[in-house]
Amino acid sequence: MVRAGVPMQPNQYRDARLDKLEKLKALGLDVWPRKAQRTHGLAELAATYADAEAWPNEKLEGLGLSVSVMGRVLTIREMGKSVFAHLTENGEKVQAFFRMNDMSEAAWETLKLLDMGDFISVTGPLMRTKTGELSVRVKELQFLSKALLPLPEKWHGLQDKEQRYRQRYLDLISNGDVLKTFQTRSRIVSAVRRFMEEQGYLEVETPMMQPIPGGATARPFITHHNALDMDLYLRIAPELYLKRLIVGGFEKVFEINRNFRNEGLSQRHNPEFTMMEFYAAGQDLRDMMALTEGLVSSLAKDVVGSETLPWGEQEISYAAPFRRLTMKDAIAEYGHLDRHLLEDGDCVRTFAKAAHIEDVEKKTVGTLLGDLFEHYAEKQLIQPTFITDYPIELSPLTKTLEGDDRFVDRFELFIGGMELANAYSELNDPIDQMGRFQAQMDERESGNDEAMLLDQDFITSLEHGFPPCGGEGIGIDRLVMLLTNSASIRDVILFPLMRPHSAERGESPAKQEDAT
RNA sequence: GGGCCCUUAGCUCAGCGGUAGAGCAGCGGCCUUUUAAGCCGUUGGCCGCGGGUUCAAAUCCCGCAGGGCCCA
Repeated sequence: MVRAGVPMQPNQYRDARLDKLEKLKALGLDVWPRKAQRTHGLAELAATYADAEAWPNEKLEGLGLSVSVMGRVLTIREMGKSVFAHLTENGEKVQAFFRMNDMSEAAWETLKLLDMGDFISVTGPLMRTKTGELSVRVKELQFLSKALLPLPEKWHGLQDKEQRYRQRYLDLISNGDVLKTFQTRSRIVSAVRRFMEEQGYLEVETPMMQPIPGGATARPFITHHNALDMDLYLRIAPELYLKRLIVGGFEKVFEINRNFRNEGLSQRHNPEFTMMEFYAAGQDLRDMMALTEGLVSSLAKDVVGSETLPWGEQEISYAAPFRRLTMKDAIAEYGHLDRHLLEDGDCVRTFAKAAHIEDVEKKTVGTLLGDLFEHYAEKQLIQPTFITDYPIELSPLTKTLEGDDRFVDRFELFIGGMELANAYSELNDPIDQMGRFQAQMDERESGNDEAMLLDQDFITSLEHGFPPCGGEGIGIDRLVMLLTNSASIRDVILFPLMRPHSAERGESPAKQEDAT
């Protein structure tokens, strides 16, 4: 737990460190220097001389090389007239070896004012200790930043989840895997961009503040623009804007950015989350499938290092091709239901009641199929599986299947029991699209406040001509969860949404008097 | 939204009606190749917050706050 104001309250740790800070100042040292003395990055140094056989102690000492590296002090082992400390930077560790005989008397005195958590720079020759650990034999010590507060416990790290999320920096410092996970996230996002660019896609940016929130079914966040005196919505999806770009002549576009959905939090949901959406003129669902398999399997192999990765107690194979299953086949298989009976609306209703789905009488057969799928199949789809042939009611922006206009040419990709991606052969008939919006408006009338809103300007853009087009969204946070074996979305979002403590919670900004 | 669980020292955790504890960290000693260094000594607490029950509450009951897990 984090109590309001703790860091400012005097405590024995802070007081002791303030005292040391004063002593350093009294010695005439610049305690907050403007620049660190460094000749090498710590990681670079560790990597270059990691090999103990290629770089035995004699060879290292023989180099006649004096290095300066900076890092945060993680541990200190005092042994009278010699001291060992581990410095860390960017997840790498290098040991500093301080020996009274190696240092000036003044430098040795300042060493007594060193605490765990401080940033320092050490200068001296490289060496290897008796046990073979690469170390800097310190001749000079420069203080770069004095930590006034103590680090979490060095062995167990920071365990309290609440504090880990609220003070992520402490989590990153003291739990090594956490830093690694977020470094992997960066590499994944960067590899995704590279992959898309190699496929000829251009990255674009479209509005995050929209007058009509479209492209998905979800409750939006509302905000207000003062000068224009109009309400705006944080986007729930960029879809309708990216499609306008296809109308405008872009062949292939993608966007990686945040979407906002005003819904509950869970292990798989954060109100703001990162999505990649992309559209390719002239393509259809099959092309989207091929691209998705290529992307996901190459990320597993090239970024993480294997096409088979652990997922909790299980293993997931990311080798292409992924399994393909229609929604009805998935319901039949995982619900152990007779596949033929799913063609019969009354039977579907009976199954839905048996599965304790709510408001069965009010819902259409297509909606119930979606519910049954969620109920029976979704969580069990651990290995990558494309689910196809979605009911039209659930898919207002998708072309129907050839020869069956109750279903649409859409897939969702499930991995680890989670929806990872959602793709369509995009509906490009403006008349049909208008009808679908009408149906959504009717839904909304009858109380479904997640039904889509009519975006007339989007319809107008379609009327100017929208080519056949494949489109898809991939949830980046969930992708990172899968590739880093993280059970919660909060473990792959640096600063997940948290409710403030009541003591810290002021008046809601939205309710405050307008300061302008 | 419903259910279950958690909140004790800076951190990791015991204690579950009868004097608030341990390890790490801190402080003071010893120790010139340590690896969670070791050894000796020692400081540190609104036991999340507010009510109640009781001779007595960290412990039992109720409410509130924050968090976690499961279900919808």
